[in-house]
Amino acid sequence: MAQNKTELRKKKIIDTATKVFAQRGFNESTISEIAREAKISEASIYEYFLTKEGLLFSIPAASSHALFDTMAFHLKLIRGAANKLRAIVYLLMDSYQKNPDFATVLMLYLKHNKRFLDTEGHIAIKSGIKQITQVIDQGIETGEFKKDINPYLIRSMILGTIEHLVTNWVMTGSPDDLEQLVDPMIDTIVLGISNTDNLPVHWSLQQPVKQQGVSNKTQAMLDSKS
Amino acid sequence: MAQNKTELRKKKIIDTATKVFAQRGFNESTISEIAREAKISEASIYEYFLTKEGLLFSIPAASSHALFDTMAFHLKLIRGAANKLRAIVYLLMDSYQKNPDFATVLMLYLKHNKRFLDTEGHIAIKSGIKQITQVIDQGIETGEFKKDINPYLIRSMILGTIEHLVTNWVMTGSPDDLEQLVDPMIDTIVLGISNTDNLPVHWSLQQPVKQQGVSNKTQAMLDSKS
Amino acid sequence: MAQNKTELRKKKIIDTATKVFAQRGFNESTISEIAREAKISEASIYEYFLTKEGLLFSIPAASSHALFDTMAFHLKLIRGAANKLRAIVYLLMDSYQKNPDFATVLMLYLKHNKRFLDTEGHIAIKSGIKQITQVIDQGIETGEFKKDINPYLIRSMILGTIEHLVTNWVMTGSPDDLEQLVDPMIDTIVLGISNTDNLPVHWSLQQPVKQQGVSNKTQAMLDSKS
Amino acid sequence: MAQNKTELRKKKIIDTATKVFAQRGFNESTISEIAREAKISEASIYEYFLTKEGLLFSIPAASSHALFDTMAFHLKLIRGAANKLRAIVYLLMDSYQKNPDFATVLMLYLKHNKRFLDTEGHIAIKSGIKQITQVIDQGIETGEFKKDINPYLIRSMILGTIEHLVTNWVMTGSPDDLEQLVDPMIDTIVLGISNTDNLPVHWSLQQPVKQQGVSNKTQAMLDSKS
DNA sequence: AATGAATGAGCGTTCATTCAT
DNA sequence: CATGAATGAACGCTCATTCAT
Repeated sequence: MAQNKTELRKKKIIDTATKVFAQRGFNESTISEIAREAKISEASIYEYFLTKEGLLFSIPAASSHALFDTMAFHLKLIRGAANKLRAIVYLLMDSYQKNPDFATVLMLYLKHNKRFLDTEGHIAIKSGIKQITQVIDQGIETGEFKKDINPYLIRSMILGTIEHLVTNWVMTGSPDDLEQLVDPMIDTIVLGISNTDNLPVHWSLQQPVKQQGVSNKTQAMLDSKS
Repeated sequence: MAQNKTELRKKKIIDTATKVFAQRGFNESTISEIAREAKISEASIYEYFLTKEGLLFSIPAASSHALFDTMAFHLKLIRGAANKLRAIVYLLMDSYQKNPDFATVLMLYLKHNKRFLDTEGHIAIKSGIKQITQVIDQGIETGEFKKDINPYLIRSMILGTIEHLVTNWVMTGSPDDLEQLVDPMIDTIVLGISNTDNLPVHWSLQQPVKQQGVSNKTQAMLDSKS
Repeated sequence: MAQNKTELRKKKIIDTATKVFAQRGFNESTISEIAREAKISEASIYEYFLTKEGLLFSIPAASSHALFDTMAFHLKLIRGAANKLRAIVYLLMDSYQKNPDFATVLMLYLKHNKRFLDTEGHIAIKSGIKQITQVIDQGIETGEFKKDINPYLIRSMILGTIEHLVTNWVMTGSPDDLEQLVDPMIDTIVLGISNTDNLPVHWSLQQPVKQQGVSNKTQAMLDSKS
Repeated sequence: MAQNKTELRKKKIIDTATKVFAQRGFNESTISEIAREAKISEASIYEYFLTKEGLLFSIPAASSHALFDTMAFHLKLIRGAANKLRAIVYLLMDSYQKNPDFATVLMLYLKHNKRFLDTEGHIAIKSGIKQITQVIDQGIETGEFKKDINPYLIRSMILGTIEHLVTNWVMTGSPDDLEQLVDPMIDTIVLGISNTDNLPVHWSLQQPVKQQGVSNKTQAMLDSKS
């Protein structure tokens, strides 16, 4: 939190770059434009970042760490794999919705870039994503989820749905509200993977219908978030 | 099928561009390189396409039409919304897996490009995607799917999962086989959205577990594809 | 006058090129645009003209010959060097005013082009200009003009003034009427070069003031023009 | 006079461009050639000028201001509209003769370019030209010139003659000496527009014949020029 | 004679990046 | 540290011109 002048300048550059990349597109943005908006010289940007693409790749590092730390913190407080998945998706969606420029950069210019794969920023994201897999694995272990599901597939379904929705949102502006899709999405997947052997039928099949109640619960789980 | 010399040259350019864009990346590719590989002059490329980006946007038009026509044809032969969804996803995955360069261009350079939205190629894709929504709507109408599901969300889950899996595949090479994920994915979603009121419980909950059988059936449905 | 099909096509190209060059500027015009407007293929233009610049240089040939023939014809009918100069300038101005596109091409793209100097079109113009020098020389010989004037300078004054006025006209549209400047211009020059020894003072100094009369006379001289 | 490094580089570019444009022609010149001759990178040229044509249009700005300031200075020292006109023409001719490359660029590539009309460089020239009109107007007011002359026409005659002579000179090299044409030219025009009512006949008609003396006087008037 | 199709050759312009101060 | 100034290295695109039919 306490940041010296250098860190503040670096943050200023990253924030400005996020905004400019999101508005103009990465290739259409110029270092000159970022420098102008950040009121910092072009040369100074190269004091902090080696290349323009390096600057792009630096964008997720800071915020991702914070997000995934928050995520890890919340997951400890929640019981049940399904509920944890719900929290994860909610946190991600909430984060994207509150940082549309960041979401734009992430969805349009970072994912889909092969060179980003080897990056510190991507490693941070991967470690965050790992939490999803862990929750799914836990769900299987505890018998909450079926034994024969493919955790990689389920994780891909969750991430893919999020990415598709958020990408659509940053590109076209619709739907207005991403978060209201969280519960039906999680309900559908959880219903599809839940173990029916040790669950009362009425829960797995009917509970999700009462979406409003679930949504309130979701909200409650996250109210402690800063 | 019968194409005159001009059409053949155009196709040659598009095919070469697809390959080059996929291998090098769109921005890293040069018209000069495409011209060299296609053994056509740079100027000739501009006879057929207005700009480099215009060439990129022209890539999906032809093949997408063919794919979605095939899709529409098959859907007529299949009964049941769930089976139709399975066929759609299988066809898409199969198409991507058989055309990795096209899949790469589509996933990495076309989707996520705002300017592509207004393009003829994108309109073709949208009309194809509409078939997914129609199938979901039909499933709801016939009572096969629950009444309170959000078709837009379900479609987004299907497309998002596909996009995520294919993107991962073109970027990292894994998983080797995309098609083996089709059935578990569809099973999970179908299970999550199926109407339990008018379906024997044993079908909706247990049938999907026998993945191999379903997969064979799926394969059988598509064996007639040219 | 009687022209075969080939000559008609050639004329069509020249006329179209004159229009396009005048409207767009020579460098900004393309052979493609001329071909489109003339409804003739680009390749055909190269059947008639070796290069784009060759086409430009061909523009004055035809019309200049006609103009200077008309000029020579009229000069035979007119007595007095001053009157002949007046007729020459009037004919030129009249020709430019009636063919603004040709005037534009001549003033903006032909004069001032060094390569035009060696051209048949320029030779035609030079032979026409020679008539001005001849008239001035005659005026000196007959004692109508002073002996110590520099014919080259006087010719340059006449041509320079015309060029300046016409250039301004084609570039800015003003003045509306070029011809009304002919008489005052000629009067000024003639007054400046007339021999005062053998002319009654009242003529050289006061006659020109009655511009209207002179103008009528000028008009009368030219009424025979087709 | 005191110029920092940036101004010196800019001047270097303009001077080199003037030379290259004059020698090769504007369209035939390349930025690359100018950069090579000026020993400056191509990119640096674009630091100072937005486009190649912008560089062309920047050429007259500096030198024109200097010339027209000098002109205004001298005009204050000279009595009589005729003498002032003589000084103006002499200064212009002198300037062109001493800067043949600049004269070439001005005559062949700037005048006759419609886009130059809206340029700062053209505005500078227009304000300089206005001095000619003012002198003519003064001559009319003081009774030195006739009341019924058209100042716009007289100005056009002066400018047109200069332009024609200088254009011929830069294109063909002849005549060698432009300045010796100044006096006969001015004499002719002045004689053509002078008011004969209040001038002794011997002055207006015979004085100009002694060209050498006038020329010396003209020279004397201008000897103070820096 | 006429042209649709193809291209060679070139050029202005951009911008990420570096360096001297 | 910070930056103004400078540039190397490309590349998309245009268009006059040619050629096969």
